[in-house]
This record gives sequence, structure tokens and C-alpha cells, in this order.
Amino acid sequence: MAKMVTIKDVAKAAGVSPMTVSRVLNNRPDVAPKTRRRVQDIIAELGYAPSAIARSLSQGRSNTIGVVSSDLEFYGPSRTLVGIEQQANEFGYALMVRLLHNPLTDGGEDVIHELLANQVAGIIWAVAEIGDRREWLYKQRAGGLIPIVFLSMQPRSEMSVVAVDNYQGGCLAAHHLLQQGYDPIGMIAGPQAWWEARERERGWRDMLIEAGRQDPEALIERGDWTAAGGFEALQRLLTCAPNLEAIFAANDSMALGALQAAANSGRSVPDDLAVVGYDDVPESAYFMPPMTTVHQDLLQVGRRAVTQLHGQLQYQQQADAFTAEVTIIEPKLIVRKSSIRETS
Amino acid sequence: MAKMVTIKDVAKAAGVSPMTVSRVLNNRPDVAPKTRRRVQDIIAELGYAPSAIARSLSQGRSNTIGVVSSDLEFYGPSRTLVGIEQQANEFGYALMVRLLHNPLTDGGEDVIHELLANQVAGIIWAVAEIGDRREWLYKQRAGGLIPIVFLSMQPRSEMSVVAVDNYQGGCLAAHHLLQQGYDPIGMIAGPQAWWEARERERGWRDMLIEAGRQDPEALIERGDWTAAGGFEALQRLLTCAPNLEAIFAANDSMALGALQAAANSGRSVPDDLAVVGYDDVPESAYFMPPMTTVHQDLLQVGRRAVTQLHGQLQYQQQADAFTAEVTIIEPKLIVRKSSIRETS
DNA sequence: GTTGTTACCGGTAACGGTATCGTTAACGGC
DNA sequence: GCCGTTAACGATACCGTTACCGGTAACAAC
Repeated sequence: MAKMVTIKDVAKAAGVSPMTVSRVLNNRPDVAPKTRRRVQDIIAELGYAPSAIARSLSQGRSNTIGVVSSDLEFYGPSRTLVGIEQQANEFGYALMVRLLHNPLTDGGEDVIHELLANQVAGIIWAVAEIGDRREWLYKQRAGGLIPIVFLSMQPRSEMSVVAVDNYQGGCLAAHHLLQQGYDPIGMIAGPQAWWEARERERGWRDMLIEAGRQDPEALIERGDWTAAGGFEALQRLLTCAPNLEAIFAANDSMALGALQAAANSGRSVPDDLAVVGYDDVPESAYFMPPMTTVHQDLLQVGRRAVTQLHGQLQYQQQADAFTAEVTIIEPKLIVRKSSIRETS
Repeated sequence: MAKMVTIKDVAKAAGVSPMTVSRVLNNRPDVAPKTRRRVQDIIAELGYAPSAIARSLSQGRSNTIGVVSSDLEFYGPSRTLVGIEQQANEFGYALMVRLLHNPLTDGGEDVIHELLANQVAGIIWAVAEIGDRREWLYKQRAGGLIPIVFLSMQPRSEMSVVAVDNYQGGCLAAHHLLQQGYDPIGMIAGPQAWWEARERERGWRDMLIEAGRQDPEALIERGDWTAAGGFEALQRLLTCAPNLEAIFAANDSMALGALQAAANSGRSVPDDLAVVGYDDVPESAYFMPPMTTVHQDLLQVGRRAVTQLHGQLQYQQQADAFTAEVTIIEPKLIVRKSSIRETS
């Protein structure tokens, strides 16, 4: 390890005390302009960069925020992470990332402790799980440690949450299919453990019931977000309900698998079977046929999460209470060919 | 901020000095078994977790490794990151992640400085860029700061590199298409800035030339990794070379776009046009038709990168020289229907 | 001339750990 | 009993930065 340039080196070179250098670094007012200039020159000359570590230790808080995520191989989580990073970067926060590989079983407690040991200023919890752990986490926060922003969960007034209105997304998809007159309409739902999956399903179910459709429950098959899962789900569904006219898949990958299953069964999309996906992954416009899907601004979800955390951290400076804030982002239906039957 | 439990609190409660607690924490031998036990009990009781920050400051090095990545929305980079995180987690490293949004123009210098200010023990550089900056980075490292492992670049003996043999991947794809007798064979290449793209292209070109094909250069169109880019690239290519029999796309997304373009031009795949992709994204098995593609173990790339860094960090403890290590991971061809013409 | 009031700057002590070098006590060998 | 050795633990200093408090100088007000 080469010797790092420290604040003392700068101080010595500039002929001032380390304290003055510190003031310059933090843009505090109590420095004579020409002293400030001189110090800045020396800093540039020596290539000095203040140690974030020492700063954190001294101040008792860092400008690192911890992100706990999972399933980065899926579009949603990775896209959200990108949004988080962008906004964090703009605010000058560093990011400490931990992934849970088995969100359902893996105890996130260790992760939290590790992040706390690293003095993270706040935490963004972006893990899909049943939800019990969030209670626990919330208690921790309420215990007075650090602010936590939760992603993708049922908004609760006392917690800070950023989420897409997945219920509304499910409604949009179902409404669109109903409007086209398809009957019956099935669904390939996502894993129960994911809140997003449950909400999309609930939206779909409510719309169908509202439209007077009988027993929508019988037309649900569950997948695991993958194309393979979607493929198998539609196959199962088609054996139970060969007269199926439309299907709503809880994400685009499963919708892609459904396209394959439809083709295998000799059905053409959308003429024999209409399909709607969810996510609007960039590829979905190039499925065959191009996929009608529900778009959600996940970049924005990530950015808002950081913004909310930032707000709480600022607030924390002054008072000692948190303001729980909830942001709901509305999804948008993107209509493409997979759901529109030629009327000619 | 609630008061954190510190080593001194533990020491006081256990009736020993902080130093003894520190020894217990680090599993050093010089502690009497019953003292150790008592301290451990107190630690558990108080819920004490040592501050990684203070430890880093004291020791002059942390167990955080910095990861610089980009383009997480693509399959390759995000998959690699998952591998990095897994292995880092197993070794007990924390991860500090920075993303470059414009890898080509964005100066990575600030990022490096920021990571250094955070006392990262080492850096994994997983950014796609022309490559000049790597020279600069290497100089930095050679300057004696910290070890850096580079991902996806031309292996060089004096640097530590982990890469997939993309050249070989290009060869595999081209060889497969040649073997099927297709002529002419075109290519949808990736952005020149990416080393992976250049290598895949080079492999393809060399194989074609070796097979005696004339002027492969004329049959290259370039995309931007997206399905939209692949779509347009194939359209352009088909206007120049309507007699095209096969196409190799440098990733699966572009291959998907190519499928669409082929369909739009009235060609059926694989009968009129064979297609081979690259990456083996999980969805590619559910394209229509299922895509022949080149698989690469990116999880392994990420894991190896951490392992190499770990090795260098261990080594650094003893001596003061680095051993540059190079790992090449071999890709594998996955044959599916998109490239095989029915012989019956 | 004394007293405030600023504007600037420095000394010192933290922050929570660990390295280093003691110190103490116990024990064995002769 | 003396010495040497070792096991177990503590005192102190330091890592790089900032908080806190204090000091000095200059200058105005009375």
C-alpha cells in the first residue's frame, strides 16, 4: 500500500492547520478567500482526496446507502437498481449492494447488520418476499437506527414506500382484454411470494368479477417469471380450458413462453388466443407478434426511493422523527398486436 | 441516531479491556477460553456488531471491494454482477457499486477516486469501453495503490483479467453455420466499443475467410445490442443481400429483432434464413423458433473475478508484488431450431 | 483605554477499532 | 529460590477526519 495523502500533508504544505483544510473541504464560511484558494491549489497539486472512511467515523454517519435487492436476472429488479444508482450518484451517495439469493428463506437480518456495521446512512429494501421480515425491519428502524425505504410493497402509512400500482396494472390488462370481448380470459400469475404478482392477479380478478365473469379462479395457473414457467403454465391451462380466448401473463418472459405454448398447440396469436404481458421489456415489441404489455417506469421507482431516503436523511438532521412518505407510480398499457384481433 | 454499542461497552460489561474484546472478535489465540466465552456471551447479549468503518480506518484497508460496471439492463453485465456478489459474499467482502452511464465518454477517473476515498481493498472493472482508460487505470495500480481485476478485455500478461473467449464464440457460431452449408452468411455485429463485440466479429470473420468465403466484410451490419437495432440491421442487410441464407447476431436480443425482420420480409426461419444468437438468455429457448446461440457462464466470470482479487489481496499481505492472473472461460454452442434446416 | 464584535484559525478530543509493546502471573527446571 | 518461558491481558498510541471550544487579531464603539 502506497502512502495516502492525508489532510495533514495538505495542511503542512499550505502552512495551515488540518482544521482549516477541513473547512475548505466542506465549504464552510469561516475561511479567508485567499487561504481557501491556496489550500485548494495544494489539494489539486497533491491530488488529495479526503478519506470517506475517516469522515464517516468522525461524523458517525456516512454518505453510503445500503441497497438490498434480489433476482437481478429479472428485468424489474435490475432496472430498478439502475434507477437507484443514478439518483444516488446525483446526490453524491455511494452504494453498498447486497443481494439475497433466496429471498424467501434467507434471513435478511445478517445483511442488515452488515450494512449497519458499515455505517450506511439509510437502506433501500428492494427484495421480493412474503413480507414478515419487513415488519421486523420496520421495528428496527422504529428502534431509532436509520431510515429505510421499502420498494414494492403494500403502502402503509407509517412506512416509507415506493411502489408501482400493480393492482392498477392488472386492471388495465384485464380491462383491455374484456373490452375486446374475449371470453374466457385466463391468467398466468407470478409467484405468490411476490407482492407484485399478487397485486397484478388481484387487479385482473377484480376486473373479471366486476364484468360478471364466473369463477376466474379456475383460469389461473402460476409460473415462476421465466419463459419456461409461462410455457408450462399455458399448456396446463389449455388442457383444462381448451376454449381459452385470451391470457394475461404477469410478466413478459412468461408471455413469451405462452406464445410458444400457443404455437405448439396450433393456435395463432392473436387470432385464436390473445396475449397480454407485463413489464414492457424492450424485447417485447419484437416478440411475434409484438406484445401488448403494461409499462412501468422502474427507473423512476429507483430514483424516487433514493430521493425519499435523501429527504429523510435531511430531515433527520434537524428533528428526530421521520416522515413516512409513500409514492405510487402508475403503470401504462402499451397496446401492440398480440391482443388485437383483426376486425376486417 | 440511537447510540451504537461499541467495543468499549462490551469491554466494560465483560470486565476486560477493549483490546481483549478485539482479540476475541478476530479469533486471535491469546485469550483464555473462559474469557473468550464470557466476552462472546456479552457480545450476543448486547447485540454488538463491530464497526467496519472503524476497522477499516484502523487497519488502513477495508474488506469492501469496488465494482465499476455499466449497462446493467443488458443480460451480460447484470448476470456478471450477480456472480460477483455471490462470490464476494462467500468471501465476506462488501460490495460498493458504481455504474457508468456513458461508458464511452464518462471519465471513470472520478469513480476510481471515489472508490479509493472509500478505502476499497480492490476494484473490479467491468465496463465496456474502447480501452484507453484501462491503460490509465493500470498505471494507477502499478503506482502501487490497489489491485484491479479487469473483465472482458484482451488478456494481457501483466494485468489481471477474466474474460470469456468471445473470439472462440464467434468461431463456434460461424463454424456451425458453415457446417450446415449456408451461403452467404451475414452478421449483425455489436457496438465497436465493446471488446466482446469486436471479438465475436473477428471469430466469425476468420472462420468465413478460412472457409474460402469472399468478402465477409460486405455482409456485416452493426446493431446496438437491442432488438430494435437487430431488426434494423437485418433489414439493411437484406436490401443489400437478398440472397442471404444465414445470419449470426452478436447477442440474443438482436437475434430476436432479426427474427422479426425476417418475418416482415416474408422469410421463414430457419427454412429461408438461419439465425444464430449469442448469450443464451433464458428466453432464447422460447423464441420462435427456439434460438441456436452461444452460451457463456457469466456467473462464473463474476465469481472468478472476485476469487482473483481475493488472491491478490492475500498475496499483498505477504509480499509487495502482484501476480497478474488471467482466466479465460470457454463458451459453448447451444443448437436449437433456428439454425437447422429440416432435411426430410 | 477598555470593551465588544467580528472574521479567521488552531488545539484538543473524540469517533471505534487495532498494532505494538508492555506487564503480570503462573509454571517448570535446575 | 532463582531464572526463563509462556500465556493472558492491558496501556498507549494511532488511523484520518471533524466537533467543539477557544484564541488571536483587527476594528469599531463608547
